[in-house]
Amino acid sequence: MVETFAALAEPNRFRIVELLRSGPRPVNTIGERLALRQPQVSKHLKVLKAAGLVEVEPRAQQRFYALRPEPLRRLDDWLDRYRQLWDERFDAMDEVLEELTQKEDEG
Amino acid sequence: MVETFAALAEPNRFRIVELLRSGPRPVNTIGERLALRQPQVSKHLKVLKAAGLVEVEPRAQQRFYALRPEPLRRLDDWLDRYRQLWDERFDAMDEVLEELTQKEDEG
DNA sequence: AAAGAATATTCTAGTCAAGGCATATTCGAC
DNA sequence: GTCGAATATGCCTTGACTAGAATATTCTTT
Repeated sequence: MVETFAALAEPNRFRIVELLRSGPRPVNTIGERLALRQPQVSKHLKVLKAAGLVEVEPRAQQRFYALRPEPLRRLDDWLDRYRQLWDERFDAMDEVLEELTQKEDEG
Repeated sequence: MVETFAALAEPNRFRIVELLRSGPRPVNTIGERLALRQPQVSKHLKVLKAAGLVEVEPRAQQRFYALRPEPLRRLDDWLDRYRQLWDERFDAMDEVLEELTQKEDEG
């Protein structure tokens, strides 16, 4: 989870992921499209691959990189545990606050 | 978006967010619970606050930090644009890739 | 085998962020 | 106003990350 966040926290890596949303691409077109030098693209892709966000498919001398859904799905699952924070009553928090101030206990 | 990822990419910050899911807490209890020194907790909370992930409510000398839903909701919206990758059978992508590589191998 | 295209790796330098520690600040109790 | 509790800030050191440039590797073609 944290590794996914770390991978997406880098601006250029984020742009690469966004670009790949439209489909797999070889390294050079990514670099052209995002105005990044080839070595940087390869490095970023390496990180994205280590995080499972991307997979490679060799084709001739080119390597097509494609998005992998798994980490994003896991992110979605993680968010699920937080959805109550805005989906439903948010005011229950105030009660908890009251409670905490009285009993300084920690569980 | 990237700022949200950056905030959550730090392990201890992630743990703080997870802890705050159960409700607002003062700084010291966070430190105790996560075995972090007080200055680090304050620094991490500062980053989380700058990212909008957290808000403060002073109470006596204590400061209760609570989760803010907005960034998580925006994350959810962002994920929405990727859900087709796994919601529908977008695995067609894999097929296409397979096909392309096979065609190349055999041709 | 040689050449060329596409990509990966290495090395270096500069930057940024995190932890540790000391200290400053804020606020309530007396 | 002073003291003490809770929290924030500053400084320093260290480790990690990134870009740049050069070079190595891989695969294809001839």
